[in-house]
Amino acid sequence: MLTIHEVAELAGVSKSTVSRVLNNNGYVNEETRRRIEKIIQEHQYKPSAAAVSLSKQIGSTIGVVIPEIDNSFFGEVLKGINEVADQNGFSIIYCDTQNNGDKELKALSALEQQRVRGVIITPAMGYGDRESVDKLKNALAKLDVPVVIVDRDFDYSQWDTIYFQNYESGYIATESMIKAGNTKIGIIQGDMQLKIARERFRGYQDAMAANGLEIPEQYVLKGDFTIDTAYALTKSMIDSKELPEGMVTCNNRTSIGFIKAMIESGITIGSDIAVVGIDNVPMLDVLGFPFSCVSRDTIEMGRMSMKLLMERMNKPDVQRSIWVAPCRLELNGSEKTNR
Amino acid sequence: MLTIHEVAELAGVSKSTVSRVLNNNGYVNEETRRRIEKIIQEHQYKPSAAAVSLSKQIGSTIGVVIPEIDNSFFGEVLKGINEVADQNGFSIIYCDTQNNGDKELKALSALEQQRVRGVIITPAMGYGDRESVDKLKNALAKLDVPVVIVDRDFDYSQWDTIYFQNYESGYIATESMIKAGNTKIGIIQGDMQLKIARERFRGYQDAMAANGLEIPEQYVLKGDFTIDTAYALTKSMIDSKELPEGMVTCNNRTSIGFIKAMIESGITIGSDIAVVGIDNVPMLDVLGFPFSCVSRDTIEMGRMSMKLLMERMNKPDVQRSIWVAPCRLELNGSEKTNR
DNA sequence: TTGTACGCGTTATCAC
DNA sequence: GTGATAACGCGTACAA
Repeated sequence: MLTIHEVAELAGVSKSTVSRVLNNNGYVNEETRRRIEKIIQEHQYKPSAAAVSLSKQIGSTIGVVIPEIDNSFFGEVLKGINEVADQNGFSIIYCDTQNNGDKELKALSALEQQRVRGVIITPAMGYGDRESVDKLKNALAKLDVPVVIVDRDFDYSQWDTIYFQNYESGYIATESMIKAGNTKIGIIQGDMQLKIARERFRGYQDAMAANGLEIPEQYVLKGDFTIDTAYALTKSMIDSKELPEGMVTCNNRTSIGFIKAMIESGITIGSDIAVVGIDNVPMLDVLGFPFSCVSRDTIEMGRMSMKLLMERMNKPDVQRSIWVAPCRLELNGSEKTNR
Repeated sequence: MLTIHEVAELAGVSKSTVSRVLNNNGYVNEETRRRIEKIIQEHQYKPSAAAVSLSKQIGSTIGVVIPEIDNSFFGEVLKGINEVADQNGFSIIYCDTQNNGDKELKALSALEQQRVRGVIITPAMGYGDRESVDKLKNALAKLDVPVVIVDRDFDYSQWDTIYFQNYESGYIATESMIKAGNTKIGIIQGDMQLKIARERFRGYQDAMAANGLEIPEQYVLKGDFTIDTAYALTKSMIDSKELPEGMVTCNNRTSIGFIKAMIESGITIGSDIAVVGIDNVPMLDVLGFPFSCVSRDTIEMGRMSMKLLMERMNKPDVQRSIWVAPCRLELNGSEKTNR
């Protein structure tokens, strides 16, 4: 791997001149420019990113911190981020936190060492207690670079944020089942320590109230956004022999756990019981399985988060901006019952 | 963000001394060491990765090049890579090629600029023609760092490779349906320009032959590893009114397309027709949908690829090593028919 | 046990 | 138009 100095020697000029053609600034004779460009071409010379960022005092990598890449939601977000980053010459340093707060802090520390230009992060779960939240906030603040929070907002945050119409999605999901003729509607909550879970639940509550319906307390199940918990809760609801007419499931994992339990028990969704989930579950519509949901364009969320980050890098001082991704009701039959 | 020099000033020593405690080499007085460590602690000082790698002439990042991160297979591989990389202080620069050869070459060029320490790559598809393959090979060779090829091998490759028991998986999938009593067994091939597709097909052929069965040519469908093609092929097979007893589907996408078509047409898998896929399809067993397959431990494949890469970094000159991930037959009922 | 001086590959500020 | 030269933040012989 040759250096700018060697390129200069080959061209019979000094490295300053090579640097000029490289960065396309300053005057340089048309002929010598061509000579240098030819050599660069032939040897496929590429300036060392490390040296450039050291000299320029500014890098070209960003950090992306994600809790679980094997969740298709985050896979799609990452895809969107990658698309825009690519177009703009940024490299992505990827960190998986496995939903673990400690790993998250370590990841941020690593990104700090890498002197990334900005960070896109979906905070790990379990930031219920004030102390953990503060640790994360401090770590982010200490980075001293633009940060975009994706999907999971926390209160009193200072950073650009991109999230979903959480309240609305809870409301719409509930409402769609009411319109389909159901009245006894329950919900499997998400982790209520997270704001997104509380917002979705509030949407559910308001939709019920707006339609003059009572909330059946025994069908308000305390989930945590995982498959296993949703499965267990649904199972024991089934065991109690008394089912609601419909249920709202608060994210894709929850929907999966719920559906699994129902199928196992031979209860037909869209007939014996209705369900409308928040988040799409890609495999289901591929299989033609009836599943209505409130979905969002995740890839676009990824693209948008990278765009936000870049805007912030350009204008560090403008007010915090929040982008709320619209939700979209997709009815596929599971919002109904035949009872 | 302070520099080593400032840390040194605060401690009243020279930067060499700070460097010594940082890297834990050379003698340094116990007391001054403590003093320096305290300051490092207090200010959360972290050496700049760029400066370190420039000075040491060796970096601590690796590149991971993946064709489609929203395919759960690659999500899991990345998870495994991340796990091991994390434990060993490597940062991951992530590149998505979207199965596009040009983007792949650009990604490699970016990684070259980043002076990554090594590359783990699953080549994009479509490398059928000799020319494209050579371009990729040249790009990899020019990187001049350790490379590990994951999942998609090509002939006459010189790099460490991790792949799947492709031949065996085709054989076992076919055999399991024969054992279940089926004789007229077809297959939806993968992209036959890829070695993995050819190997899997060869396994199918041999299993049929070993059991004295003829290959029903009309049920050898020319797929390409995508959902859409598999779906279309299956549809037109259904339209022809004559179904085989069983089908082998050559990867997860193919299985999905096949299943979708079958469900749409009201044909019950595991009863009207048998199928055994190569690759697991996570959502299916969660839903309790009968689907037998030959699966592999993808996360482990990820871990292993990172381990191979590290070994190669330590011993550049030992012979090329190939790790073949074992396959595992998982029978869930879809290998049978009731006809 | 510690400090000085140089080099890593690049950009940028000056002179020329 | 071009070329020295000094940074950038760090590691490391070598000298003290």
